[in-house]
Amino acid sequence: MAFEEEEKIFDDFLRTRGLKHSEQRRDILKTFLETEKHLKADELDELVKKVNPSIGRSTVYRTLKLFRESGLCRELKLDDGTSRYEHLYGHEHHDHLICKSCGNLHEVYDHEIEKLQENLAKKHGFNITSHKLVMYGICSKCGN
Amino acid sequence: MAFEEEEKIFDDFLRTRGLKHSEQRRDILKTFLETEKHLKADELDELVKKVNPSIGRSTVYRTLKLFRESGLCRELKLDDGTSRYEHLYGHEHHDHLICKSCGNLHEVYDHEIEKLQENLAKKHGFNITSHKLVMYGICSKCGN
DNA sequence: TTATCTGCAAAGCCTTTGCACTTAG
DNA sequence: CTAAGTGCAAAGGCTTTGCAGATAA
Repeated sequence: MAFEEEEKIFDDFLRTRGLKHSEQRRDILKTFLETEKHLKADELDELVKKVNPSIGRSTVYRTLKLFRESGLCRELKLDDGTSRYEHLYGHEHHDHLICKSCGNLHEVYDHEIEKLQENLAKKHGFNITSHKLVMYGICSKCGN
Repeated sequence: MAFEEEEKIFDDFLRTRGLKHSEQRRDILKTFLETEKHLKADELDELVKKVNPSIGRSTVYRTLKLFRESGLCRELKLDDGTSRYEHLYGHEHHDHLICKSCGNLHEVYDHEIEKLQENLAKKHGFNITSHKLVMYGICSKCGN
């Protein structure tokens, strides 16, 4: 329940940009940080409304955009066309493994793969800045 | 300019499903096959209209869906929220390298990475069925 | 005070759908 | 003949935006 670092990041971000603090932004940030899940915008909106029903959906969208810009989260676009937001601070880089049957989403990491990607990109004259690897499959619970 | 195989695939697909041939479907398929590029739906629509201006956008969307179902193409969702369609038949599996500066899209492949993905998934009890790897960076023309 | 925020409703974007008509088989 | 296809306009789903009033600094 201690999110000092994240709060400080957002705080600094707002100050640096000359933006303001507000009850809405505080509520949305708190709700977002407390939910260690890959949320969709409207799921976050729903949770936020439980805390403060008067907050509008546009404010959630606008605030989510600030979170992205501040580096607190990033947007993950899935193949079904929906976007989810995942926490970034204190989370090592990882890729995703998604069960096509139950929809479960796992975070995975393989250092070898990362390195090979670097090399592959270099071979093509690219300076890689980021990447996205999503693997779809059937998890052990659902499968076989 | 010879797309017999692709045309046969689509032909068989339609017949198997009890669907019909039509001038529109022929025109759209021909236009799609002749354009070896990752097109967006509305770009294809535009090209198709040059051949046959009376074809409606909904028909393009509906036909693109058939192409996907027949295995002729697949949808590629990029981070900017747009979808592009890429040819599948006669194209080996590959991943993508996209230049953040000029938007150029390269198809790349690395067998090692593929294998490691398999292993990584297995380690987590997943049976991988597909994956999507997109790397973003700066290409040699734009970079440094 | 005044630039930024906010909620609402409206507008945007891309894609899908309902409908009445047309057409392939 | 009749199931399937088509174009159009309308509707969807998600996200952004314009605006007038509210508020942080």
